[in-house]
Amino acid sequence: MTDGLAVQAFAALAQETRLAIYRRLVEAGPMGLPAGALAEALEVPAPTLSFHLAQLRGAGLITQRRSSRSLIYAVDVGRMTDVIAFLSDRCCSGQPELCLPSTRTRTDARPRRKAV
Amino acid sequence: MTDGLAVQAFAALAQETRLAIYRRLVEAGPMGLPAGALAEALEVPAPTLSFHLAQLRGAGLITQRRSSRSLIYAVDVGRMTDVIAFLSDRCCSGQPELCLPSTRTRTDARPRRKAV
DNA sequence: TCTATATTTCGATATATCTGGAAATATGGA
DNA sequence: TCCATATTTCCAGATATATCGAAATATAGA
Repeated sequence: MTDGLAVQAFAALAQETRLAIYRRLVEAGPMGLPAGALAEALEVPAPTLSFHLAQLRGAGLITQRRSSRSLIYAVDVGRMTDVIAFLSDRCCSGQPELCLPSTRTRTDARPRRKAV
Repeated sequence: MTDGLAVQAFAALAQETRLAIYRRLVEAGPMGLPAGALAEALEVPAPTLSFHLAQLRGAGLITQRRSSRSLIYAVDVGRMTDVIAFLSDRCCSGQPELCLPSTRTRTDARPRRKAV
């Protein structure tokens, strides 16, 4: 993943409505959701939704497929993996274990709970 | 980390110059770098740099401290951890192990290299 | 082919972000 | 106190992004 692609992915996620769209698609899982269902669920006018879907798609974060009259959108988990890897590799002071919260080293690294 | 904070962090990283600034600070490590050194290294005019530093700081991604006449900036690794956790927890179809590239399950999940 | 549905593209407007020169502020030394 | 250095804030113009009504496109059924 190049810097340019990373910037595009961050830009796509840097907007409340788009983040909501993305998360709704995460909930929906691999089957995805048609544009209409998203528009209704998030109460966004169709042209506005279409604009944001195009942004997310341009960033490679979601995929589009047609099923009869509906266009169905779903998350591309692989791209999100790339984004997380980019942040971990390049943005954690060369110590990715400091930034990756769910590795097996986490409990070792974390200080014990303070006695109250 | 709320959605709002996440959006702010993504917006901060969604710009070439700012991403370059952030990465330079990652290289510099916990000691950080004075604004002047960043301006020279990245060939950015002082007011422009100052603007971008303010954005990164507003997003909580970097810290500022004064040392004599210089203002020294350094990454806040904790905030980056939060951002990565946000993506992993909320944006990976409820299967964070799919998106966290550096867990011990990675080699198990990845297909073997193709023979050439 | 005609009509209805699902969604996008067009286009105009509003809002936000980016840029960098000039001026202001903070610090330290002579 | 005066001057030099480091950096920010102010400001105005340029560029990019967001919004959504109206019109266009794609699909399917009668």
